[in-house]
Amino acid sequence: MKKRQPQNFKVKVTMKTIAEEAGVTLPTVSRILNKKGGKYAEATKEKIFEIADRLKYRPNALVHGMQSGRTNTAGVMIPVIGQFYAQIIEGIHNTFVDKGIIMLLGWGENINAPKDDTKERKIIHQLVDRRVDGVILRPSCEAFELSYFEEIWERNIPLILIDREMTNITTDFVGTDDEAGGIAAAEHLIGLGHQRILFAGSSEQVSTSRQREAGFRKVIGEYPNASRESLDIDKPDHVERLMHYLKQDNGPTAIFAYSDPSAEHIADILIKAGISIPGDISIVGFGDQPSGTCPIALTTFDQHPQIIGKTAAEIYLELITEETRSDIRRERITPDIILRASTTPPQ
Amino acid sequence: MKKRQPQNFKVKVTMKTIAEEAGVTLPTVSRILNKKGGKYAEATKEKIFEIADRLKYRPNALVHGMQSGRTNTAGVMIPVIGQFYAQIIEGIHNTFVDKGIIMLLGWGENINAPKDDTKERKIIHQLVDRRVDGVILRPSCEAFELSYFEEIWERNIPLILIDREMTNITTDFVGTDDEAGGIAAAEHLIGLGHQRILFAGSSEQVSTSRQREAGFRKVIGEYPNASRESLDIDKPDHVERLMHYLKQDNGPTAIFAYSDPSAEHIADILIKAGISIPGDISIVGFGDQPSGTCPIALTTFDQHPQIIGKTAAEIYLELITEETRSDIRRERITPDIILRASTTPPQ
DNA sequence: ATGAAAGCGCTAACAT
DNA sequence: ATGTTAGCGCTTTCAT
Repeated sequence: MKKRQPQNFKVKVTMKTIAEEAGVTLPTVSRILNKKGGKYAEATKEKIFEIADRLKYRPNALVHGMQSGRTNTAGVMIPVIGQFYAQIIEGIHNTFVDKGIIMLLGWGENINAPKDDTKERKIIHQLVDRRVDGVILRPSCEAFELSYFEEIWERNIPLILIDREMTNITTDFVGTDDEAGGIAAAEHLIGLGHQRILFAGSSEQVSTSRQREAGFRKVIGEYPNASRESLDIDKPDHVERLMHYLKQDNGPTAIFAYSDPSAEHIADILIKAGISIPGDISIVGFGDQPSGTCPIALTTFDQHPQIIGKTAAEIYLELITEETRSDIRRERITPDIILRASTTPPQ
Repeated sequence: MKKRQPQNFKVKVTMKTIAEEAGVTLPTVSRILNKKGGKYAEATKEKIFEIADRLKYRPNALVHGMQSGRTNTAGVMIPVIGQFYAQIIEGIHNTFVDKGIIMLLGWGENINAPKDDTKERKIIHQLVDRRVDGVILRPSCEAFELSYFEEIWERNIPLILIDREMTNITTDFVGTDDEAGGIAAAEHLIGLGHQRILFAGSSEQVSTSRQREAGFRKVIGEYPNASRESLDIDKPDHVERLMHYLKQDNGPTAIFAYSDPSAEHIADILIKAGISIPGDISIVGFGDQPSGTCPIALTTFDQHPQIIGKTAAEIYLELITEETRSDIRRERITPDIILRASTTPPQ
C-alpha cells in the first residue's frame, strides 16, 4: 500500500512569517495584502505579494470572523434527503457561491421523531458557536421547539424559515403556495370532468397538507355533488377506509393526494385491488418526487424548489446587510402542475 | 406587516462578561466552564454556571479553532443534486453529528464545465481559509485540476475522494465497485438467456463508466457469440448508431447502460421507435435514480450511497485523529441489483 | 511610508 | 483555590 501524498512539515505561514521574511512589520503586511491605506512603496508591495504567493499564504478566516463579527457563513438546517430539499439547497448554494458565503449544513432527526430534540439543539449550538451570520431552516415538525428559535433570535441572528410555516412566530418565510396548488389540482380534475374527488391528506403533516386541502375545497365547494370526504393517509386504518370509499355507490373517480409518496402508496393499493389508473380512478400527487417503483407516471406539481432556495438566499442577503429591521417577508412560490399519465377524464 | 422578533440590543456575552459579574478573573471562568483543574470552590463553580446559564453564554468556536488548530469542521465538496449524492451526504452527516463535526458544503460547476475552474478553487480556498480539519470531495471531472489537491495537501489537510477515482494521484478513496456491478449486470442478462448485449457507456464520463464496461466485458468475453460493440451515449450521433445496431440481423436483445439517465434516454428512443421493453429488448441501468418520466420501471443497481458516505466519514475520522500517516485506503462498496420490470428473458 | 501598541475571546503555563 | 502573563493571527488606532 502506498502512503498518502508528501508529508511536508511546512510551518504554517502567517503574516508574521511574511513580515519577517520581508523585513517589515506585521501590520505592514496586513495593510498591503488587504489593500488598505495605499501609501506603500511599490517595491514593498511587490515584495510582500511575491512572498505571500510563494509561501501560499492564506488568511485565517477564523480570526477575521472573530474580530469583525462577520463570518460569511450561513447555517442551513435542511435535510438533503429528497429531491425537493436537495434542490432548495442547490438554489441557496448557487446564490451564495458568488457572494463568498459558504454554508454550514446540518439537520435534526427525521420528521417522525419530534420528541428527540437534542440533536436539533446540538446543531443550532454548533451554528451559533461558529458565529454564522444567519440561519435558514426548515422546521422538522409542527411542534418545533420555540426555544430553538430563541437561541437564534437572542443573538440577533437573522432566521428564515423554509417550506413549513409556523403560525406561532413571526419570521421571514419562503415556501410553496400550497393553497394555489390545491386549487390548481381541483381545477385540473374538475376540468377533466371529475366531481367525486377524494382528498388524501395527513394529520401528522404540517401546514402544507392542510393548505393544499383548503385550496382544493375552495374549488370543490362550489360543486354540490362533489365529495366532502377526506382520507388521512397516515392513520393506521387508511387502507380499509380507502377501500370503503371506493366501494360506495357513488365512489370517487379521482384522488388528490397531498404528496407524491402518498399518491404512489395509494396507487399501489389500487392496483393490488384490481383498480386501474387512470382508467377507473385518476390520481394527482404533489411535489414531483419520483420513486422508481411507481406503477404509473404521476400527474403532480413542481414546487420549484430551486426558486424557493434562491428566494430564501436573497432574503438572507438582505437581512444580514440591513442595519434596521425591515418588514417581514413571506414568499410563496406558485407550484405548477405536471401533466403525466395518471389523470384522464372519468370513463 | 409585522416586524421581526424582539430586537434586544443585548451586549454579547463573553467570558469577560461572566468574570466581571461574578467578581473573578477570566481564566477562572474559562477553567470552570471547561471543567479543567477541578480545584474550585463549589460556590464559585455554581455562581459561574448560573451566570453563564442566565446570560446564555456560548463559547466562541472561532477562537477555539484558531488557538487549537482544530475546528471540528469538515469541507464537503459534493453536489447535492441527484439522489445518489444526496444520500452520500446524508451518510457523512449521520456519522458526523454524533462527533460534533459539522460540514461546510460547497461544490463547483456542473460536470460539463471542466474548464471553468475558478469556482472550484474559490470553494477550496473558502474551506482552507476557514481551517477545516479535512476535506471529502468528489472530483467534478476527470481532469480535475491537480493544483486543487495541492492546495489541500500543502496544508496537510486530509483529503478523501468520493465516487470517482483519480488514477494520477494517491489518496484515500471511497466509491462503488463498478467492475463488480458490470459483472453482475452481465450475469443477470446472461442468466436470463441474453447473449447479444449492447453496452451503452460514455466517453465523457470518468472511471465509473469504463470500469462498469470492464466488468461487463469480463463476463461477456466468455461467450463467443456475444456482442462486441458498445455505444457512446454522449456522442451526438448516438441515436443513429443505436438504431443501426438494432436493425442488424443479429441485433442485441438487451442493453446495459452505464447510468439510469442514459438507460431512460435509450428507453425513450426505443419506445418512440415502436420497440417494446422488455418484450423486444431488455434494459439494465445503474444507480437507481428514478426520474418520474421513465416509461418503465428500470432494473438497475443500488450503489448504497449512504454507506459510501458513512465509510468516507469513518476514514475521515481516522485521518484527522492519527498523527502518523497510515496506508491509503480505497474502499469499493459492492452495488446490488434491483430487479424491476425492464428485464425479461429474450422472446 | 511605516512602526508600536492595544485589543478581539480565549487558553495555558506559571505564579501565589 | 485563584490571579498574572503571554500568546494565537490579525486589524486598527495612534504615532513618527
